[in-house]
Amino acid sequence: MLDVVDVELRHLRALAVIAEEGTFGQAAARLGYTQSSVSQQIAALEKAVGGPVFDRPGGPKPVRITPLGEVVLAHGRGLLRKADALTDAVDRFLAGNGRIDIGTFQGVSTLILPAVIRRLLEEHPGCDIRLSDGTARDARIGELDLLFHDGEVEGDVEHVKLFDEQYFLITGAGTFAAGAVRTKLLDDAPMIGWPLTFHQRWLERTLARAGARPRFVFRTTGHETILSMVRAGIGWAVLPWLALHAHDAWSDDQLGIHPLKPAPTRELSLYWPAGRTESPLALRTREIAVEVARDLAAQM
Amino acid sequence: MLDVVDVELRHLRALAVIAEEGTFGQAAARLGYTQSSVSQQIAALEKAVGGPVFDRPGGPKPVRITPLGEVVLAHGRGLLRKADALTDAVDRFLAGNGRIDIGTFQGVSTLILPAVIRRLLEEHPGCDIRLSDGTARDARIGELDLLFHDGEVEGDVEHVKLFDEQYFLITGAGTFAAGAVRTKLLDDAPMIGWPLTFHQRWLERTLARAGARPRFVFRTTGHETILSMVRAGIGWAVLPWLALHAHDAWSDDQLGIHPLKPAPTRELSLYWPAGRTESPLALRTREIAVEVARDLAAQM
DNA sequence: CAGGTGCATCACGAAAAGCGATGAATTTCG
DNA sequence: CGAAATTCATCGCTTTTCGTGATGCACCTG
Repeated sequence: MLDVVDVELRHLRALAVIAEEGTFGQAAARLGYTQSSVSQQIAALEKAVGGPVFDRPGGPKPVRITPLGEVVLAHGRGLLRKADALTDAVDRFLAGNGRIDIGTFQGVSTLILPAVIRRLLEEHPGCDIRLSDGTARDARIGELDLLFHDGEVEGDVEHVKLFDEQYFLITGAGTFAAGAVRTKLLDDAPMIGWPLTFHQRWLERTLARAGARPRFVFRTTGHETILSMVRAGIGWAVLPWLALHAHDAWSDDQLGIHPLKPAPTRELSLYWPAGRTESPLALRTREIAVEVARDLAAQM
Repeated sequence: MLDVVDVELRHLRALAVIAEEGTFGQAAARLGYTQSSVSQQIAALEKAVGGPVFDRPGGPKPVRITPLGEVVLAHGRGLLRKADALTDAVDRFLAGNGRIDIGTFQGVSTLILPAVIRRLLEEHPGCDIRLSDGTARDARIGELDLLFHDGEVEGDVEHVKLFDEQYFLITGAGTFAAGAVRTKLLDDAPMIGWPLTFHQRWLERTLARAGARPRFVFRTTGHETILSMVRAGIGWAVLPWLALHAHDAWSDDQLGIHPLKPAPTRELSLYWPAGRTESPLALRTREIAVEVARDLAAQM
């Protein structure tokens, strides 16, 4: 007899305003309706809840809420608050302050992602950014909004290429003359690298394909640590341009930096699920990522 | 642009059901609408929130909620829960499990009110009974639903007479021969009574009007205590029939119980505000009070 | 007892909801 | 690769609802 959707938000708002104003007419003025419309709204509400919500004394006396009306009003205010919260949340979402799930892949984007997130938080301080570093073997887009990756991505996705990441040989200063170094020379060379992450595996596979199977004398995480080891003469390293850029390695006269021939190069792309409606925040994040990548690529 | 009442509960319910069922058609079947109607409801919702809430892949694939849809759905479920709570509350209220404010007046109804409340709680274990013992000088109905009182009540009220409360003289056994005692004989007699509550004041005024100004040698609260004092021979007492009934004083051979001539009699009535819609619980409580009073009066 | 106030009701036009049928897009299957 | 199937969107159409303005009715006030 009493259905949930028979009582409408419009009715509850009328109820609340009348309770404040005291008369149907004043409430109608505040709501932008006519008195007769408000009267009918309350009639509809009373039909929906099964009893009168106001006593109408008649004459210039204000109406008075009934016990039933108080029950409805108490809950109705809660409903109206929640409805306001909904519109607020939608407004914030449409303004770009929503939630976004960004995936990366075992350090694929350790250097570009922080820059993207910094800019994102500057623009949208209220947004809810969730990063997940996929440790799974296969790259899946799943529930992600965006995925930084360099390999192929399963599923129905679209992507944009961010830049080509070129790797350089880092040695102690003076080990080689300035200029490119043949990759083959790295074969059996003492080298410092990362533990066998997805990233590192790819690098070693690529080197091997060019005929270089270095001896990894030390594995550690952190580009800065690796650079220190090179400075200490423990071995050489092969690092991407972004790592050198981030640590200002070019101006370090203890280090020698050489392009490799052939140069290990990796294409970093940004993937997102195809055919899904994207959130404004996801769209904006993509723009930012492309901009950041363009800026970085311009300096290479 | 985005108004609170543009999003309707009906739309949110459709959203929630579609999110569960996966297709518009199944949701429509569950909701008792046609597919086309559900489609239009979602279209209206999308117009209200300013963006699509579902991706329609086309073909036999289920629809998929968008990020915006998730925002709306998360809040929408809350709204629907609150709407359910509202209808629950209304149902309970109409079934008689609401709140009721009952007023009494300085012990006027210490004997009938507990019986009424016991029966009320038996019928409606979930109801919220609030008693207020008015210590104010004047009896006002105020925000009360019901008021037990014997005097006049200010304001626009209706009332029903519950019973005539007759007072009896209680003495030690054998003090008087069985039968009525002339009230005048109480003049200057040693007597035990209540402190000067509204109740007691009325009693002493009534006795005085009949020519009896007893010496109150002890004042204490509690009818049982007063009866004990009478048994101990400290003095006499004048108590209403209900007090004697409650403490089974008629079968106490240490006591002598005598009607008074003229008999102090008081009319106890139940008042409620006129012209206000009453809650089902208030109506029922009135019925119960009348029944309880009738049962008691039958035994007098 | 007239005047004023305030809600209810009526009639009407506009808007919206719901329905059935049809169309368009996509997947699936042969 | 084309036919069948599935699913949502759209189009008239009818019914219902909403909002308005005018009017009526009840009640209070002077």
